[in-house]
Amino acid sequence: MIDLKQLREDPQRFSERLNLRGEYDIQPILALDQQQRELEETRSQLQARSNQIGKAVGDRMKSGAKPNDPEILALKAEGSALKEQLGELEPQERSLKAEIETLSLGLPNLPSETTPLGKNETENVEIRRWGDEYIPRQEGLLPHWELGEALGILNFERSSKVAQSRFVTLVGAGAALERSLISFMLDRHIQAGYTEVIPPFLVNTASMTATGQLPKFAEESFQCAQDDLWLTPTAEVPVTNLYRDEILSAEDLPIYHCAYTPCFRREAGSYGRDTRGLIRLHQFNKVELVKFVHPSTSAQEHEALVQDAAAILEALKLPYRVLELCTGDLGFSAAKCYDLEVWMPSAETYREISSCSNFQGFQARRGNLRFKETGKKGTQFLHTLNGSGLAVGRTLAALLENYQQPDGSVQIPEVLRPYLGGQLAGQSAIAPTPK
RNA sequence: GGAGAGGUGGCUGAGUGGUCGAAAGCGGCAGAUUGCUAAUCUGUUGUACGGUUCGUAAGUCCGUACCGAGGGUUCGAAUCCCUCCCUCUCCGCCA
Repeated sequence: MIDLKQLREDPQRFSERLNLRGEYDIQPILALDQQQRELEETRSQLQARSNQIGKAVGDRMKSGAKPNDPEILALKAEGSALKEQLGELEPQERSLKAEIETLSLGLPNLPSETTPLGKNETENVEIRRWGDEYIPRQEGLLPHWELGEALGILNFERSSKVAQSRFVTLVGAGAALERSLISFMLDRHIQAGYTEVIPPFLVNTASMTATGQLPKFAEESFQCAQDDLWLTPTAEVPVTNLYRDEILSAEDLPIYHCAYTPCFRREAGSYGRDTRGLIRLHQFNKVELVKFVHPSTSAQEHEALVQDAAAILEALKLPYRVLELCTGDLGFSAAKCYDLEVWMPSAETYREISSCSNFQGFQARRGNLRFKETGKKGTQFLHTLNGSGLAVGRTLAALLENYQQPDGSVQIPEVLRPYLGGQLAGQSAIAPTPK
């Protein structure tokens, strides 16, 4: 949610910064806000008089006046008249407020001061690269879906029978690898100071609205028909909402959480893209990092968050680069965002594997996440940040492609080996299984 | 799913139509005091919105709203009525 006060104080500047992201008209909100405040003043004055009357009637009755005393009847009459007036003003004010709310919820966050200017993803800025030396150099590398199917560890065909297209079933070593990645990532993050949570995988409308998925992007998520519940599109939603409508104390901050959840996305409007493989599925696993911090620290917390996500790629020796998204490519709720992109040998390109955003007070305002500093009056909105650490399916895809061997086998990254049991215990590679 | 009970301030818990934003206790904060890792006493202590005076600001003052949520009755509702949500207990079912 945008900060209405900030908008009111300097609409010009507000509008300029908002328009770095696209076309947005703030005039309607401004006008409605003005109207609403005037109405509120009138209404609350009437209300005050009405309260006075209520008290006066009470006082008279206490001191022995009869209910049909002329004075009391007069007061009652005035009260009734006021009530009628209020009955007209109240719905007006309510609908103004609702309109303002609707418009405000539709406005994206303002880009941070440091976000590079740009119209779209072509103007994102590469910050750094890591792991060039790990980029495989051999010819004829298979895309992960071919490799995975050949190894018998990914099954797309049967999955679309069970569900639809854009679903996968992981089999044998594929499932084991996925599971080991989840455990490995979580262990690393816990070591780095994050507290693991396993939140609900279904979330309500209020939660989806607080983090910014709703109301604008309803068609992106799966909704349960009979309940006010949505399949979580990212752990960001349940984890951030853990503290919705709470006032924490400043000493509680920062709070760091990591969470594994499956994620569900309709991927409406992306039908042509990434139709094969693990890159774009309706259901995928993700380990997420979420931070709740004091506003004064959020910039450095953001940098640290990116590093915590990148550390996973480095431990797995997967080559990656860091992009900073420009103003035109920023997600709806983000003020600043870094993407981590992993090297995909088959396409000879980097693909997004983590998105690390600083939302500043945007989600906190929508979800009413506040904190109080002892000694200080009032409350403040805290800052929220989150990042994938990492998208597990895409990590598996990158791993298969980057670790594939000329003989069709796939090496198992060393850091993962302790996590593999059963038939893979002590193994250094996944070999093709004869059919 | 069936039956019952209940949702009050950071917590415990009073309050069944008027002076209740709400007793009391605990906790928190400030001060006083005692020669001591603490006790005692005094004061203070919710949030949001709007207005206002002085102010660079913090703040001051006034009004309104909030006792699970939304509606209703009434001059007046934490208190009465309706709907919904949630929690607890018992039964049923179930991983």
